[in-house]
Amino acid sequence: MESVLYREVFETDVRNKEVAKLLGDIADLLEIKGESAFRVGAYREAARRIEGLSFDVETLSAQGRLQEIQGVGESLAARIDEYLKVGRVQYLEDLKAAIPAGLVELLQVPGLGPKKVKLVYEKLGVMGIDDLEKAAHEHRLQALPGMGEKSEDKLIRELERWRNRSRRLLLGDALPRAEAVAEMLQGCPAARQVEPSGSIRRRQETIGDIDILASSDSPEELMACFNTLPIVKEVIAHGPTKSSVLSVDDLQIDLRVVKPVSFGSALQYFTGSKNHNVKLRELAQKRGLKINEYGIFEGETGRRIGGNTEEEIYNALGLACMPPELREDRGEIEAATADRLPDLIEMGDIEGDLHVHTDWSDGHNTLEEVARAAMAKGYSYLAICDHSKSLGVAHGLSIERVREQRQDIDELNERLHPFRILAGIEMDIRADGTLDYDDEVLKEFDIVSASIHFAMGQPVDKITQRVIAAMRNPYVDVFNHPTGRIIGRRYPYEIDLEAVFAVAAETHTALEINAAPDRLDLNDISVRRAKELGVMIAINTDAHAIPQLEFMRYGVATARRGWIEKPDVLNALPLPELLARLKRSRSK
DNA sequence: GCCGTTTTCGGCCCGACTGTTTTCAGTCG
Repeated sequence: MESVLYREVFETDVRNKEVAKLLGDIADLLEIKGESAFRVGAYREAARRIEGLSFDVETLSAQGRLQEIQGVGESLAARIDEYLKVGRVQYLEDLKAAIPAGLVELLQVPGLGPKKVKLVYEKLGVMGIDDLEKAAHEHRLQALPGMGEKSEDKLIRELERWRNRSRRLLLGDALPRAEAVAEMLQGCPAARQVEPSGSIRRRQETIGDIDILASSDSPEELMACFNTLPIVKEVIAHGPTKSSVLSVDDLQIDLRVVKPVSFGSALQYFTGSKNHNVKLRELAQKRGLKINEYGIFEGETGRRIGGNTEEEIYNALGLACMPPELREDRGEIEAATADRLPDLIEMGDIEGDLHVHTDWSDGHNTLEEVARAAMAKGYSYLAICDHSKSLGVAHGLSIERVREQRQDIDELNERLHPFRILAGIEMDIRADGTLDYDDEVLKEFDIVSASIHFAMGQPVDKITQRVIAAMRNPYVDVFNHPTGRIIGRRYPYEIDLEAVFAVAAETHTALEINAAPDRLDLNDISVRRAKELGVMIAINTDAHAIPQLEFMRYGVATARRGWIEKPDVLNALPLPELLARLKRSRSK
């Protein structure tokens, strides 16, 4: 882990993630050591809280306010302070010295928990994956208490799977697959309601496995139908109400079946998140109620008081039912208690897409094709933002080409009226903070958005100042994909988002949620912070081909996870209001 | 290790499935 001594300023997100990882590492080791599950849980809970924080843990530490974070008490605050000051925590170093590093990895193998890891370590001297595999093949595991031949065989299979495990799926890959499986299930005669649940329903940006909930009057029949779907390669586990299979493309799909009367409570339960549900159950407990996947019950009498729908569960606790995207235990239960849940942006609120490419630069379709596709989606406007000249690899437009494209746009607008194509540009912010065209050219556009595509390795101060300079330009309306991350492939560049948000709010520059499934940039946590600071959001697909206009749903999902409401979104404005909002109009 | 309309100690969500057990522990979500 990189030490604080080497870098002076960090982007909030990265810094918080470091601290979260630190606490998570401690939790793993404590778990193997056999510490109280509650102590372990406390570290995990704090780690999760800090990762979900929308402000900088380092600032809190400096102000001595760490204990204001839920789940952080005296001793955790001390550990965090120590890490931020010294760059390491002695407590963790001691744990590491006592416990082989390979054991932590073992925890990730499905079916292996802390107890078994401890067992194989102490009895067989297993220090890591390789040791364990060897012990299993030599049938040395069978002799251990609580282990047998079947456990050993299962473990061998799991180890093999784990070695070839695929990374987490992007929401954009997982959601369509889940919807396809749900549709197939709906074709089983025994199926009643079918709904993807779990992290997919919450629209998390990446997904581990696909969870589907169904209701049926004869669950076993539906289960049998599921297990024999053509996409099923292997049945991992199955009982009368729950089944896990491996699909032909190596995804784990879990199906849970309940009676129709319990569908609502089961859907609530299997949508999670885990922490949201824990909180909800605690709340129920305090009110003498009990929630499980079959309904909500009076604690004393056991009488069932609801559960046919999700609303019944929440309402029984005096809460309004809340959208799945909010259910992360990031304050939504408190908000519901105070009757202050946000009224989240919806797909139907989107009036247009403000970042789309055509074959004038690196897009695949013509101006007219893209415009007609946007019209078919029910949009009332579309901003064409092809690349500016710096981006040679993407056929960035020279000033002459920009003016030619403008003529085409004007002609097309006459034909497509009242639909409106906005002449825009995706303007590269050059390494020195200057822009590709000067203001005399910029003012010819209807809308200008700015992006960073190179010199991403600059130090945090430089890159932040570069972006701030662009946002201060009187014609730059939007800053695109603000962190530059590509999920699973490229880390965000180091940028001080707090500073960017402040200037964005001050200069009325909107920040993008780039809806491409491998970007989702800004992410949910950052976008929520941006909103808190009064920043306007634009949700754009950055489509380079017509089918990619469909990415809008992932951008809207991310916005919803960030508590964004319709008035926060630039492209939820009708055309006249949108035009009035842009800087060129403001300055008049 | 945290926390408090059950408050400074004694709790901390709940059920399904598996494999080992003959009543349950471990793991998972």
